[in-house]
Amino acid sequence: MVIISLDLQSESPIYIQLRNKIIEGIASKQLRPGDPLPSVRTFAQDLGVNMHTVNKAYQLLKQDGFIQIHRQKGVVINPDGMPSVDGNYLANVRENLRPVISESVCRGMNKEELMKLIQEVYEEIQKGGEHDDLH
Amino acid sequence: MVIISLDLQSESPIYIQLRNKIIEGIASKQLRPGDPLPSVRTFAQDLGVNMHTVNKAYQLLKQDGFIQIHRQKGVVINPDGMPSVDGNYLANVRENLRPVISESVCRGMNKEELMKLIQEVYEEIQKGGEHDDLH
Amino acid sequence: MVIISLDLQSESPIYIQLRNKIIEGIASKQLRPGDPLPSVRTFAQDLGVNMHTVNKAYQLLKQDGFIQIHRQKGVVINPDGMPSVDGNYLANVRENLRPVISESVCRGMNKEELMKLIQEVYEEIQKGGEHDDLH
Amino acid sequence: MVIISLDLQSESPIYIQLRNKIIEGIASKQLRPGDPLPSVRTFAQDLGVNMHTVNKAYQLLKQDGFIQIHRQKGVVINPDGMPSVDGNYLANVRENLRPVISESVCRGMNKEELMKLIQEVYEEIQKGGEHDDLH
DNA sequence: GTGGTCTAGACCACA
DNA sequence: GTGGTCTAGACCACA
Repeated sequence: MVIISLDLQSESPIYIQLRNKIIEGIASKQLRPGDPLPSVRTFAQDLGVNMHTVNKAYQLLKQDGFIQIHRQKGVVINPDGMPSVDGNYLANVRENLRPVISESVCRGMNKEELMKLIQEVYEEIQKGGEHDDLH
Repeated sequence: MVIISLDLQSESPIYIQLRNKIIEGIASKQLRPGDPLPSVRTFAQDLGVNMHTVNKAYQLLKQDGFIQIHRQKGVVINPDGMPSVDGNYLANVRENLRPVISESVCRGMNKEELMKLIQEVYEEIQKGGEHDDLH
Repeated sequence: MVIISLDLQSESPIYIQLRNKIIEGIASKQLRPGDPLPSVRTFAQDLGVNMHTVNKAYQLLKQDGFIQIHRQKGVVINPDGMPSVDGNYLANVRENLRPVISESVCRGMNKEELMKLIQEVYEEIQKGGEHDDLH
Repeated sequence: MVIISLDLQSESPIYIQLRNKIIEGIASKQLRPGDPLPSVRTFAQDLGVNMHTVNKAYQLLKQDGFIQIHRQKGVVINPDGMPSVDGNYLANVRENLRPVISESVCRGMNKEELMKLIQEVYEEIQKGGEHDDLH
């Protein structure tokens, strides 16, 4: 059983939202290496979205090494472990954080407040793991 | 004189990039309240993009209170100060940070490494201010 | 089927007129929450204006919460209900009414005549709802 | 001495704002028939706007019969009384009120609340007259 | 000269 | 097919 809420009006594409939700599930340990994910068809039906959309999210996750897609066994969280933080990824994150942090600075947050915010979100993500498992 | 580099190949729209660059300029104090920005047409020509693209970025910045657009005096960094961190903004930032932090956690970063990264980006932004002013 | 007449010669921009017409349609219950609106391109063709002009009206309506724009389902009158009368809106309306009422006072209308006029327009708007639905 | 505040960032043109402020002054009896107004040049300097802007406002007011412009005596509030409410004006006001009232209805105001709002603005305008005269 | 508006037309991501 | 983005180019109100 999956508890994923998508925002169909969001400016961010549904397949990206879906990808992110699954990654959040892994981060919060609601999804663990080896855990199965629904088939494209089933998941699409559950979420009320197009099959292509789920497929696109899965492809992204596979590309980055978060999941494995087997013809027979279906889709599972990568049992061999998660991808690592390489230079490429770090550069990307920096590029993404830069405008967010800049705007916060403009709006008057100092370094301490910023750190506190990050920490809160960090713990919020971990707390997600106290719920029932996603699958 | 403006030193802003846009990535025309990027997946993120030019007008968003431009908006962000200007906000980074403010965060790094290269742009200060009251400072003038180029007219949409001049800026467009300088950047090699269309007038409407610049205008779209300006409209976003105006909406959020970062700049003022005077029919006469042209465009200036809001001399009355920057917008504040309200609940709405905070909720937004949290929503934006969540997937980034989640992925970092998945990839094995612990809280300390994450904090260090944030701090580095934070200081990188401030260092931008050591260059000559943007205008 | 949509019956909206725009005045291309008017001093008020087409996209503002269009925005207002749609709001009048909602006020008169010709358009109800959940009702679909034409796609930007279809509507533009029907109205004989450019796609961007319709889009600008839609963006305004979306910003204020009157409509939702789904990447998939297209455009609909906000099914979650309309925006409310908040302090911000009230202040705006007052600011808009002030010159209109002032001029009427100058021209010799007393409070009763003014009230009667408002009431007439109010009922005129509601009468619009007796026509067939807009869609 | 004139106490008129213009919003240079407003979307409404300065000359329209100025026109409206003067009409509000008349409605609140801070300005009475026969009262002098500053010369274009003086007024422009006092307000910090272009002469053309003041002139344009004056031309509008003269056109509608709110003021008289004499080459020698200067500018005065029309001593022969104000323009009246003719059919043309009424039609115009209705057209202006329609979108405002429609939006209020959409946002959930009923007729009574609307009437109360109008009445408040009406009285606010009259209260303006308790201040010192504008000239 | 400046921003505001509008058009015609194009390509693309998304679903 | 839908909205999102971008361009080139035009006219106008405003100051």
